[in-house]
Amino acid sequence: MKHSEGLEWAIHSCSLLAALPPGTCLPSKLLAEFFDLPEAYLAKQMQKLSQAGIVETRRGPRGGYGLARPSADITLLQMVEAIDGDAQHFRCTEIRRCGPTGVANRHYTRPCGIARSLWKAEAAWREELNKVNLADINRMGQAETPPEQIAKALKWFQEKLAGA
Amino acid sequence: MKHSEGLEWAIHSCSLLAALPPGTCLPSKLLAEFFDLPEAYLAKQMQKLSQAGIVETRRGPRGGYGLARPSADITLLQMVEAIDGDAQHFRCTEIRRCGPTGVANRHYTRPCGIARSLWKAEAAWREELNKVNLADINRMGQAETPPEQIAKALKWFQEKLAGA
DNA sequence: GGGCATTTACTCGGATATGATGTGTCCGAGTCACGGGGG
DNA sequence: CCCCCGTGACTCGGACACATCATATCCGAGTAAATGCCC
Repeated sequence: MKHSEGLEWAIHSCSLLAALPPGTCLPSKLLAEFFDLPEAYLAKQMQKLSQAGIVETRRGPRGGYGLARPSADITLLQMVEAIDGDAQHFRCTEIRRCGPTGVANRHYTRPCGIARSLWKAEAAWREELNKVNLADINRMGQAETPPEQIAKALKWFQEKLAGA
Repeated sequence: MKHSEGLEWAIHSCSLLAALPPGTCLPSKLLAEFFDLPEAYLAKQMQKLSQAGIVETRRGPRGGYGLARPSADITLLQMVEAIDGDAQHFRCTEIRRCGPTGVANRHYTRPCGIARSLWKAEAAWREELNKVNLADINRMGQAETPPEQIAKALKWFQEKLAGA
């Protein structure tokens, strides 16, 4: 019961794309270098985001990944589900119906209380994630990032994108 | 990002113990037969519950597992954490500090907004699980279980416990 | 008949295999930019 | 000088190994009951 390692990378990458001018494309090579991450595996995460329709891809020179929608239209839940899957965390196998005391299926009308309780908690979790969008995350990031780093990052991207 | 298979078994087992007279001890063999589950692996789940202090064990003949506390004092969250662990689902590795644009650690005061948002959702999930206790689950179970099964189960346990 | 030591059967607990899933990597398909040649 | 075509380099995407953790199982340690023996 834990999130995959790449989730953090994917969200930070999206946040970075949201912070740059709209329409900016960043290749996985630059993203990986910026965060000091393994390029190939980060690309796999971006691929998942692409399949989920969160980012768009451009191949060839000057290509890369860019947000497919305005950052306000991308929720945290969508990113989490893109990386970790959108399946229910709890899978009820209805063991109450099994064993020597089980009775015919038609006698069970609704999911058992255990499943309902766990699913309710999951719903609360999803709801909380759905309240936050990428624009919010970007705002928080801008506010809490040290000014020194913002200046450094801006300069770094200018050099990298111009020099290419 | 999913719960382990044994979580369902563990909770159902606890619910069953809560439904029987207080102080009842059930060995893993009976539990496994009742739910039609592999005995050895179910025992492993019960072991986790025991280590978490949710159930008590008695070895030897007439031994087994029994609730360590009144069912109203055992929350769903405690059972889930006993089986799946109580670690945070999201582990922030602070990649924002890495890479060529990172600055000295002292400039970062609080966790980044991404981690805070994910942790907040986790907190909502835990809170929801903490609202439900084993007595609630037992009540729901009593209400939704077909009367035929309740009668069958009662008879089954009487025979098994008496015949032993 | 009562009490005690011994045996016996039963139970949990941790150490031990196996399989699935997440982690990490690589190379080919596709695409755009650039450069050279022709009009 | 402008346009077009061929070339080349760059990028993503899925196929391919590896590691880790969940799944599944087994046998030994420990315990309480039952038994048989002695008083």
